[in-house]
Amino acid sequence: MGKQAFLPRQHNHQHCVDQAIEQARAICQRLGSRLTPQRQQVLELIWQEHRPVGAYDLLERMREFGHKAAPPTVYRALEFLQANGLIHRIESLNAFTGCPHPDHPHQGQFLVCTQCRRVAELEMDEISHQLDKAAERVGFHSEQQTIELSGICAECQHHSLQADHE
Amino acid sequence: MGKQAFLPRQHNHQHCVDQAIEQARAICQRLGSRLTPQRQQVLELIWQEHRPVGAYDLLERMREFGHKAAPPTVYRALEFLQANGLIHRIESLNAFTGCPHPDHPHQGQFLVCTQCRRVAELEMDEISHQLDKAAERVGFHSEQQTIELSGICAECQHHSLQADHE
DNA sequence: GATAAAATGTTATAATGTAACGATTATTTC
DNA sequence: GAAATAATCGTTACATTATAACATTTTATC
Repeated sequence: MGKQAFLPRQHNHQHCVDQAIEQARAICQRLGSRLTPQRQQVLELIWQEHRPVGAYDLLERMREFGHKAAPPTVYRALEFLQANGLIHRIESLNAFTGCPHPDHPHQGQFLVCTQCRRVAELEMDEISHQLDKAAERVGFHSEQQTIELSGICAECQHHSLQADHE
Repeated sequence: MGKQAFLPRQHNHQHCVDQAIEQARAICQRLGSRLTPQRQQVLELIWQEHRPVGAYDLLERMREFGHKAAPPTVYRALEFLQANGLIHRIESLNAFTGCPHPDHPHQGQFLVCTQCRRVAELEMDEISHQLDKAAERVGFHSEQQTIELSGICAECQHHSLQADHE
């Protein structure tokens, strides 16, 4: 979880997952909210991928792990994780992705590669503020921003073979 | 369709609809695409409201007008209207809204009032370019932006009674 | 340990969106 | 204008995403 927007395709991914869980634990402790085993599992499943995952994909994977879960189970966990700033919802995909810097409340901008389907999160407070200010100028008080750019990531531009989904 | 972001709640709304249809006709002529009666009806139904309308709402209204339409009918019309720049999809609402300046290709920013559910479209090319440039700096080539701010519009801030949905 | 609050299980259903294929209508070409 | 082609539309069925409602279990609090 370094400075790069998209991580290299090959990296120690278990490290990402572990670190995300570790951070989540700390954050929930601080917020006084409970990272139950189920919620943690959903977070782990989301972090297994550096790309957004749909609720029903998660559901299926939970079932593979023996949990005979129903949709509300997943949606409740997702709601909790979002409320605690641990994941983001990508509106243009109806899917969820792990937040790489959940330690502080923030408002990200998401780059969604249409080829490999990975997502990177930027945090450009300057742009975020500009948008809010522009809204205020027309009397609109902004409470939440949804900023998603879809396009082609650097690796896919270079490879430009067919999508290498793994 | 003036300079204001949100129009006053009371205004000659039929004028908006008529103007939108008139513009649509001109644009389709120029683009060589066919604004069939069905497509026009969907556009009109969308413009009846200054707030986003869901596909199934449109479907229901078409049925009220005697068209025994099925979902694909509406979705096809929506797809056409979007492709021709006449409407926008609001991702955070799964709904559609008329584009107030469809004469040129552009990339809008949407202000969505959570109280009255109206939407205003801004067109701040500067911010749009900044976002694209920031993405390019991390090697991402942006092709489409989704920018939606949800919050409270000026009128709702002032009235601040309960939501006045009509 | 009793009580209240939070989290989870369970069933059913709502809301949104698309695939596939045939029928019709418009456009082009001869 | 008739035949061929392309675009649009009708229709059925189904896929995907999300939530309501209520029962049960677990956890925290007193």
